[in-house]
Amino acid sequence: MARTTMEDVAKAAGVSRALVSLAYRNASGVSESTRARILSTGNQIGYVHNRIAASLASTKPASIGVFLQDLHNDFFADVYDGIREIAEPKARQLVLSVGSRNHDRDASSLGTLEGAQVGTIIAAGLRMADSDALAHSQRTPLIAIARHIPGVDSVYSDNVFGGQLATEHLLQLGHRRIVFLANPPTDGYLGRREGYETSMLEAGLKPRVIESTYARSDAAEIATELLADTEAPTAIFAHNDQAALGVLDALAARSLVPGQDVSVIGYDNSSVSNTPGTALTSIDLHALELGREATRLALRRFENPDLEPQLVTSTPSLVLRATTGPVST
Amino acid sequence: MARTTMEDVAKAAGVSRALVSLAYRNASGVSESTRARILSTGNQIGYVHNRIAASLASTKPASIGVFLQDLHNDFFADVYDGIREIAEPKARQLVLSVGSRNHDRDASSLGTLEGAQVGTIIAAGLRMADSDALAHSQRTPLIAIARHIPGVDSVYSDNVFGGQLATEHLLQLGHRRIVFLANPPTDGYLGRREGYETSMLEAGLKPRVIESTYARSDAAEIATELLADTEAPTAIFAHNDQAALGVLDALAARSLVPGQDVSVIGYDNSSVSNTPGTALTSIDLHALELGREATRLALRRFENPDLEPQLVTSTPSLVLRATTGPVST
DNA sequence: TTGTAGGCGTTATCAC
DNA sequence: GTGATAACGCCTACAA
Repeated sequence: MARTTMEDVAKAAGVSRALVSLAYRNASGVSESTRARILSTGNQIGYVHNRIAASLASTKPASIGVFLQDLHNDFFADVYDGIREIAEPKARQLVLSVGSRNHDRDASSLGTLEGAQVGTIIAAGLRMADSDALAHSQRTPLIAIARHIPGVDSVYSDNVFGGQLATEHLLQLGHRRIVFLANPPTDGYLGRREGYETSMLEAGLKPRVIESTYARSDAAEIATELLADTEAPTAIFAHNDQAALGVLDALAARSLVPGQDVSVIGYDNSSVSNTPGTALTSIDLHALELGREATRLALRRFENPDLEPQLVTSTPSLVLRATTGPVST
Repeated sequence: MARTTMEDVAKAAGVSRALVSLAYRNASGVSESTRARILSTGNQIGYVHNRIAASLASTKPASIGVFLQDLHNDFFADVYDGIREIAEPKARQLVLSVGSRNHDRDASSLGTLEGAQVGTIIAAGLRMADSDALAHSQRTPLIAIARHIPGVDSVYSDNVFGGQLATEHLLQLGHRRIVFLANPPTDGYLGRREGYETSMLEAGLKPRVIESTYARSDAAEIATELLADTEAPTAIFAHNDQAALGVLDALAARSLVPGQDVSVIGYDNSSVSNTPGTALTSIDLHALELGREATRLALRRFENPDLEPQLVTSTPSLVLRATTGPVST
């Protein structure tokens, strides 16, 4: 059976095909009553608006591409909620693309979105160099979330400040041997590390940075080694909540109590960090708001593609929970 | 500037447009060397294969639609991983659609996928009546995950068995006042409740079912009321992990220790349940495998659309953690 | 391998 | 509001 088309709807409703088209786009030029009639008869004969054909024929792209690094990280779910909240009322279709475990494939994820002819791409957690992202944005406008890419629309969260916030919180609790579990250096969130180092140096302490990944298990392994050390840290600052959970795993395995024996602070304030029993102290990125702002930027760029690169800055805040406490004597 | 098309690539590479088309679909009829040459020149002049146009022109749909109920629930992320694992090597593009907070909109989520002209839809966590899902599957083949819809391809997990598994675990620990925090009756996962009731009746006990939602906060509220009761339950079986977390929230607020003061068991064995400190006892649905099987069904249906409705059954298992323990005297 | 003709289901435009 | 026609960028089929 051939798919039912607008032609069929037009015949069934006794109107022209052009009118059906207008009705389904709820464009002006159709009276509300006939619009309703058309849609209902379309519904009856089982017609669904073919977005593929529509998108091909339309001169201007209508959809927004969304890249999310990882579906297992609640932070990105929050971001998505924020995006949807703004995009939906504007009838902008969202096309999703999810990152893979290995960084290199983020580029092909963006390629998928380009292939879907999205007008703009909102990218949360993109793991590629600034220069590559910039190159991509030349083809399809990009909007970076939680990161500032020069020349690219960015909804930035002040990572340096966040890094300082976390570090100074630990310093005030009396910690001196504070380790930073760093994110991979490719990902553009280097500010967190910078903030950590700045605060440590200002306090006259020597920073100790150990590189980790996004995998919780990797963080757990590293933490296990750290804790076995004679110079074991009294506090660990993880580059994100996922990694912090890994650290907590390691503590649990040694029956150490977070916040008492060792302090742990994460970054993102994702929902898991608020799990009862976990109660992870974290830096709140305000993910929802980041998503909203990015979408507002995207809409603005639809209207005016030649706008200067936009920059929105958001300031993270400290969320105190149970995993940080005074240094144990 | 007009988008670069296959025409441009053909000119630049000095070949015919038809050959470029074959090259990008990596179909046969192009030698490996010229294929490589075409792709590289295409890359140089900034061409991206327009999937929209391709999909419109192609007679057979190539993409798989994926509906995920909730990005905040890690279970669905696991399912997605399983889907991708199978779909990617087959070069099947995945089109995602995420459910909204209110159930009624699941239908329109499916509509979005149909509009994208997917050949098949894998739906995880669909909240609609069997009859509605069946009607939908008439238009675009549907594959239901973790649920059996008569007449629709289903990768089913034995919910009745899972419900019994959870209940009997609690019974063996000596619990008698066991409450089931039920899922909304519309969602097709009623087997969990049925299993609970069966096991309770077999043990000569009176089932006590209280209806809840998918929201963690709702579960927390209900649990708070329950615990204040004079006939407070000694164990609570929640219809999924999200709801179980809500129960744990309620316990934490009253400084009750899960597994000691009150036992709590969830359902899904999502990654959060494995969070250190949470350690939620749960029923494992084997999400990853569910996703894999669903995708295998989808591929099979692409090959043979007239297949009888397929049914794959998977058996859940109990994962013991810290939130269940012997009834306190 | 090439070239060409035809079509996929819409949108865009214009005269009516 | 109606028709009719020309795109949109690609796939399909076929003849060369």
